[in-house]
Amino acid sequence: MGKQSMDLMRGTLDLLILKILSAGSLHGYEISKRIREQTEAEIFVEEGALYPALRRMEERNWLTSEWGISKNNREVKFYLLSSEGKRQLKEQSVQWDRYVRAMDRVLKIAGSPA
Amino acid sequence: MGKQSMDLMRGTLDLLILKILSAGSLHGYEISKRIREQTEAEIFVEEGALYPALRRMEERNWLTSEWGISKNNREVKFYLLSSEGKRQLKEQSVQWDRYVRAMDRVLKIAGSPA
DNA sequence: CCTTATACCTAAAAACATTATGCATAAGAT
DNA sequence: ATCTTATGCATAATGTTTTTAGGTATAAGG
Repeated sequence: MGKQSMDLMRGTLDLLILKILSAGSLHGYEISKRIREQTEAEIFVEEGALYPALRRMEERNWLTSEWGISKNNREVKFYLLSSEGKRQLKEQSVQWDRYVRAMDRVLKIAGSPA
Repeated sequence: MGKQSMDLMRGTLDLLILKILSAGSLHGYEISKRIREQTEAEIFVEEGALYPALRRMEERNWLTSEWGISKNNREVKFYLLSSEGKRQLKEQSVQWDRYVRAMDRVLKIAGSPA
């Protein structure tokens, strides 16, 4: 039994969080659930990765946060995209696309004959 | 002036090396040149990442190596894909595809209205 | 002889992820 | 009443990989 979801690739967590938050503010636990759901459990974010990432991004002023009450009636911290966060989302999306295309160029070239 | 090539995404260097070597044995310096060329300089592998990666992969028996003479008449170490390496190439290619598709599912969902 | 490209390597530091914990409460089940 | 599960935040220790920065050496062309 291998694990069903892969290790996070460097840099992709920030992009995922930025994108998820572009639809509206959410709290951490909900962000991680959305990532799991929207990727059909392909990508699962450990809490030990999620919360430090949110702090990092807030420090960099990509996000702002405020405490509030969740739908489940719990005290939670909501994160909101800042304008710098929106800029980052755009930039990192472009970079991700470029990276994928670059990988494709290598992977699509014929390798060793069977 | 930003740098023109991106940071490597975790895990993708191994896949790139495996793929490049699937066309035939090459030495380290040549591998890094091919990655640069085939990605049109989008991905540049630092030597400090390249050589440790080759050693790791050899330790894991994905590659074998032997010293030889390059086209430039230099003593170089040639790396060759092992059968386990071929297996890894297949597996990691599939994983990469799945990861890209998972990212796409998130990134393609409409975000915040302009 | 000087410079450039080629070619290998490693150590220190930074960055990020995993694993393992810990704490706390709402809600539903027994 | 109490147990369990899901929710929700957080950090510390560890591990892996990458960047940065340095070192060594030779072939070839000017």
